[in-house]
Amino acid sequence: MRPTASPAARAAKLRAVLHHHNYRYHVLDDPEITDAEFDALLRELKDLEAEHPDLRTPDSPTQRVGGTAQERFAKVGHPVPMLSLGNVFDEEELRAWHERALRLLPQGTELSFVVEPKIDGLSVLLHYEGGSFALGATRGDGEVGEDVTANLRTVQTLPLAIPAGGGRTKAPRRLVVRGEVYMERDAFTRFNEEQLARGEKVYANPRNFAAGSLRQLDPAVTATRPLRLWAYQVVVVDGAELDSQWDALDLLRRLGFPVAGECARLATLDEVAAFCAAWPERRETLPYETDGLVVKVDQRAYQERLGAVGNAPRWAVAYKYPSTEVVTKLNAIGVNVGRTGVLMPYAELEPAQIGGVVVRNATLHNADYIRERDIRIGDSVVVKRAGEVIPQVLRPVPELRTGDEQVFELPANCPACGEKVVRLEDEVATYCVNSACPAQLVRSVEYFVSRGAMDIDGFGIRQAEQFVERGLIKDVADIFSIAAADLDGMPGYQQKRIDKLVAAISAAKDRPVWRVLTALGIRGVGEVVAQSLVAHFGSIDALERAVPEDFTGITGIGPILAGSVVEWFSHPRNRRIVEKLRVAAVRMAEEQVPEGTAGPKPLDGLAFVITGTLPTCSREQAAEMIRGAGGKVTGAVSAKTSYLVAGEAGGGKLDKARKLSVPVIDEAGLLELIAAGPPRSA
DNA sequence: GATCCTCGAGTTCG
DNA sequence: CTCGAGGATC
Repeated sequence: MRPTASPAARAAKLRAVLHHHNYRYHVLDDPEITDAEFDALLRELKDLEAEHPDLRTPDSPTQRVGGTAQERFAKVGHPVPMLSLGNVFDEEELRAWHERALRLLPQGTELSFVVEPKIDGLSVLLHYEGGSFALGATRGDGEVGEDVTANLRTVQTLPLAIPAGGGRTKAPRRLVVRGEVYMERDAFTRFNEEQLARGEKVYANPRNFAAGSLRQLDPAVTATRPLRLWAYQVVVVDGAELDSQWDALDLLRRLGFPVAGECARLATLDEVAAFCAAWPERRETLPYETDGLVVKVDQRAYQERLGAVGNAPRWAVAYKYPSTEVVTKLNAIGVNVGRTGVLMPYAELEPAQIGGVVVRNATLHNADYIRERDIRIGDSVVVKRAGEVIPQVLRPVPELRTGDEQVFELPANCPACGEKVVRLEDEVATYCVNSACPAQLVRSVEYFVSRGAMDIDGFGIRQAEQFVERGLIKDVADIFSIAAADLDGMPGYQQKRIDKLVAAISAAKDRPVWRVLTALGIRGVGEVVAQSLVAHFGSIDALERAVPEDFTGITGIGPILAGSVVEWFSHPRNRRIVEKLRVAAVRMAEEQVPEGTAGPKPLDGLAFVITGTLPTCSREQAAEMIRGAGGKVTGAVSAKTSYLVAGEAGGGKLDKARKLSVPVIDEAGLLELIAAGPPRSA
């Protein structure tokens, strides 16, 4: 994000915002933004202060560890400040951290490392006197925390007396351990479901839940919460010499503390980097949430020499994974016109890295979407690209507003043709109703030639734009009158390419009728509906003559769809298109009448879904084979699906098919089915 | 009239 | 992939 304000103003703004969210998070346990968003803002401030050291103030959020201690619990001073960690986000930054550390140590020093999962929970400090649990405190602001001893006693995995669990190591006279209180994902989900059933407050995530549970004033309530503990650091110990972090973890284990099994001791930074690279897969398999890894210098002697800078130790660093949510600037809102004439606002974003790709645009769907979220032009916005691919603008960060933001309004006129737009009552969308709108024409042409419709090779949005602009295409039927001579001399079109395109267009005249019907772009008529219409009417001519009553009894076609079809054919402009297609010798009728003499087909009445990559043919070819044999091909697995045809790397559809016990077959199984027909089931 | 299911339409980047 | 509208079903 490139702030446009002066660095000083920006830093002040960031400080104020961060203070606010710090309080929400630490004191109220009710954050308004995610950790990733918070981290991003904090990072921006850190970078800014690094660039302009004079902007660093003593009260900057970068200069302290965390929130304020709450009044209602007794305050506890920590024996040593509970520090927080610096972050790195990729291997390069990890190596930079390593090199900085090496520069502070004698030439030739070789560091080894301990890597631990960074658990998303609540940091606590546990004091043991003479082998028994004496005091437990939250981190608070790093210097002073809250006494939550009574609540911590209810945590089942926390040893109240050490050694616990049959450990034979003698307990030190005094021991102070740092650990993380957390909650397993499953327990969290289960608890929230119960809360919902009781009509009580649900928690946003396991971390909030752990925090909220630990700060119950009544320990009896905490006792009902399935909290757990990982111990990961020895802060103070009497009578034991610990040479390394690994030894410390070993001591904790021997004393009966739970220590995460994923902790590893690694001899080189290369191994650390490899461990970090492999972690994203592994973290999925863990029963608890992690937001990264903690990389620590193993040798205690080097830890001491490295010391701390500000509030972060130099001997440890958090390796965090690139967030799937980032805050970036919404520079402008553009408006597209869709095939159906819908005006679609989209966000022009300050380019931002999200999950490995640079995102520049994101759809904003419609005016309601923008209004409900109060998204304004110039806002800092939260953009997500979760597990999916499509970026989404989630919400603005109103605290970062400068006052120059503009409320967005859809234009009253179509951005493409300038005609007045219409917003129908109780409809979300706003339409450009000009049937001659060039933007709609381009989109209609694009849809006509697309894979799901006429499937014309070498014809895409670029061609649609060019041909409409040159006046070659005034309606979709004109596609078939494009001749080689029209393309001659167009930049980028050599003879070979022209021949190919003209041949592809000509070949499309022989497409099955349902594709022609789909290509017309009648509202509500896609592949499946078009096929069922063709099966019933046999030809586009018959459909053109149909009245609403003719549609009754066709499964899947109700009054609305029937109305939509009849309405489409009632426009003279559309009838002209159909006539032009007929003149161009585009197929307008099924080869044989469907209820003809042809014998029953092997796949009659069966519904198929295709997923993944098939070994010898494309998905489209497989779909064609199925249709040829009388079967239906749909997009989503449901209870009505007869077979799922799965190739290499099938994803969610496979899971769903298993759940619904839909039989799964491969390409060979499909061929067999077509040859032999379905097995007669009892 | 309510509920469940299915299909269509639109979605970004490399 | 997700959302919402339309259709089927009870």
